[in-house]
Amino acid sequence: MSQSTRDKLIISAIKVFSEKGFYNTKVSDIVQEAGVAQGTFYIYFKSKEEIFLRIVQLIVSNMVGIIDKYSDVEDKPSRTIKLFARDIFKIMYEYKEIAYIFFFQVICVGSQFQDVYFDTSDKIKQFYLKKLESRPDKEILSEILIGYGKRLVEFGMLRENKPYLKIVDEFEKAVDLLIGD
Amino acid sequence: MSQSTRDKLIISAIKVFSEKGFYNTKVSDIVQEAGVAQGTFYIYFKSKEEIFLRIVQLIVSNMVGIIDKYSDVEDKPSRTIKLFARDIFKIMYEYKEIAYIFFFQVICVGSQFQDVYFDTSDKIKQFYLKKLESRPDKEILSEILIGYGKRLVEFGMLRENKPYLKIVDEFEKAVDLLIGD
Amino acid sequence: MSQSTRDKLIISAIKVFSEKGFYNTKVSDIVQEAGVAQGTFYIYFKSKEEIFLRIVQLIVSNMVGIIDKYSDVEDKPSRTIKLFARDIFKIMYEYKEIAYIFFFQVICVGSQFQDVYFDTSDKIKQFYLKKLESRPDKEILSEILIGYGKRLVEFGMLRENKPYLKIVDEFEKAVDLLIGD
Amino acid sequence: MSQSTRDKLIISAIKVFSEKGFYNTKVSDIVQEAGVAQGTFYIYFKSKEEIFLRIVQLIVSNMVGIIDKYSDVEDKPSRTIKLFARDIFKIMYEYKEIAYIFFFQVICVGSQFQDVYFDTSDKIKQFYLKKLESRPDKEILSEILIGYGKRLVEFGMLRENKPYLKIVDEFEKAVDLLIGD
DNA sequence: TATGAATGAGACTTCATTCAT
DNA sequence: AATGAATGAAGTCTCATTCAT
Repeated sequence: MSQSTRDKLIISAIKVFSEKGFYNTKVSDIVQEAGVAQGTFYIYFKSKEEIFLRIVQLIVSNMVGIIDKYSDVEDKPSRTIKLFARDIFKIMYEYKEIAYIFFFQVICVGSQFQDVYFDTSDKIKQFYLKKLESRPDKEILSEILIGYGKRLVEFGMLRENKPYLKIVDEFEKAVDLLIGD
Repeated sequence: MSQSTRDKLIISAIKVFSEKGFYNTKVSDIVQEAGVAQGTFYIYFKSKEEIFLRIVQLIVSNMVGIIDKYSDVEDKPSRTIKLFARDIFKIMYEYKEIAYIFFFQVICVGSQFQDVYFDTSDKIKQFYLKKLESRPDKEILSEILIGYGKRLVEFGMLRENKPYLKIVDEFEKAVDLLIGD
Repeated sequence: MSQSTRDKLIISAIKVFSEKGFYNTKVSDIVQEAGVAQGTFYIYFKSKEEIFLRIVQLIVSNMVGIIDKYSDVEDKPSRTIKLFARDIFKIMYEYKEIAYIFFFQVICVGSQFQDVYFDTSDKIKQFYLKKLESRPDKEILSEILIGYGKRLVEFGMLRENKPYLKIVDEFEKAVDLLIGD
Repeated sequence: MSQSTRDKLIISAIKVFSEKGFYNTKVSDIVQEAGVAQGTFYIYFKSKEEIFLRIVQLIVSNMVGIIDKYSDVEDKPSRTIKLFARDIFKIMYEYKEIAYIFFFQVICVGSQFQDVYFDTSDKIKQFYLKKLESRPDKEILSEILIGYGKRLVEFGMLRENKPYLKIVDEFEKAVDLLIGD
């Protein structure tokens, strides 16, 4: 079955947004990439903001799915956190372009998007806190893990193009260093 | 002596950029805030990009100054790093609006600005590496410190408005946790 | 079938350019005359320069067409030159506004346009030289014919609004005076 | 005695106008070339148009002077016309930049300037008519001489940079060819 | 659904001119 | 007379969005 027009637009938008950023992307770039007419865009999306939001929601819902998946796992915190991180990084690699958009574009495109960004980081923090709930230093550990995880994605993965396994390995080393259970 | 027109423009631009972001700021917003005519802007700056660059350079040169200040200090790494971080955080608080621009706008405004951003983070990393040079785990420690420091600024300071001392305290706790010398 | 928007713009631009000159014509004058929106102009032309160039090319290609038409005619030089000039003057009258633009605007709008102007006058000169090739004084005769032809258009036709037949008659008198074969 | 500021401005304006044309010349170009401040310009000239007019008048008054000089000379027409043309061409060479402005700029800068241009060409025509007054073909001869003279300046002198003597020689050949007395 | 020409508000930028010093 | 910073009107061009087909 062939791709729906809507999907073509989403895929094209991801490509162009990740290449040029939100503000330097024209609707005409997106439709050109998708091979449809200018007006067709507005059958599926109300505005440029809307398609951007849909794209952001794609990766956010994936991340939330992973959080949910590991939320109720009963295991050693370090092990769960490692598995969780593996999944998160995997998604990031799979949708690298969307990850780029999420990390490098979302915060500048209006405050409604900043909220999505910080809400998501908050969910991850709650996840870490829960996993580390027995530890007195859970607060700082969570913060460090988030900061480091974000650094690995933004810098290691998106900037320096390090391979997946390297990123995972580095994160796990940090978990061992910090949590050692 | 009264403020020069150029300074008025810089100060106004900082205010408006930090409130609305680069792309939602019009040159007309800046000149209105500064109380000068539209054309006056172009006497001092070639374009909106240029004034943005000048502003970014302001905070970058401050950060580089701090890096240089502590580069050749001979002391326990943890102590130097703490002092260094205090200064960095102080600057961030002092120029909170510019910090906002640096952390939340720079990466979205064209790749030349991304380069400035990553170059700066690189200089900080080199600083940490040098201070921790005797430790086998210096690489990961540096990365964690950078990630966490950035998290403290972006989230604690800029998003949640935590006070200076709290930020400093949290960072120092992390230093103790990670470096304990 | 109704006139295309592009044609409407070209026709309006010819009118406005010939009335106000290139530099005193605003794109907004052209679109107003054409009855379309400002943005529509830029769908068809990259800039004011471009539409000007297209207009200039219109008359230049007509002139070149006439040159080609008589280039290989084998007849008495004076007769061929007279027929050639009739055609040229006819075109000028038919597109008097474009002729105005060609003679009174082209040389002031940047050197690329000056080149078009002089290239065309050069083609005419080559034509005359070829027709007069058997004569020892062909060089000066060609120059005089060009100078006089131009004078007839610029002054007789465009400035003093002399009728077509008068212009033709005067040119033919000059041909008789100079070439008499 | 050093050049007055007004003269410096005129000289600079001639240079810049002849290089860039009227519309592409900024007042700031003129004052920069003259080494004076922007505001100084308006002490001496009401506007950019005014300085342009003054420059045009410089060459026009020179031409009128030459016309007057030979107006009442009683001699063979061909001889007087040749001497007259020599002087005209000499002035053109002496003030080549102004000649450039007169021939290539004046007609596009508003109709008041076109009038100056055509008035001058009219004066020359009246001169020729008077000199040739005894001839039945004086009308056409005058027109041809004007057309050819203009062609020599515009094309030979300004475009192809032919030397003065060549121009003079070519014009005199045409006089001999046409007037032979 | 799909098209793509048309729209027009609104941004950027230029530059002739003014004016306080 | 000279300065040069400041002005602001005016022009060019862009692009998200609409709409008749």
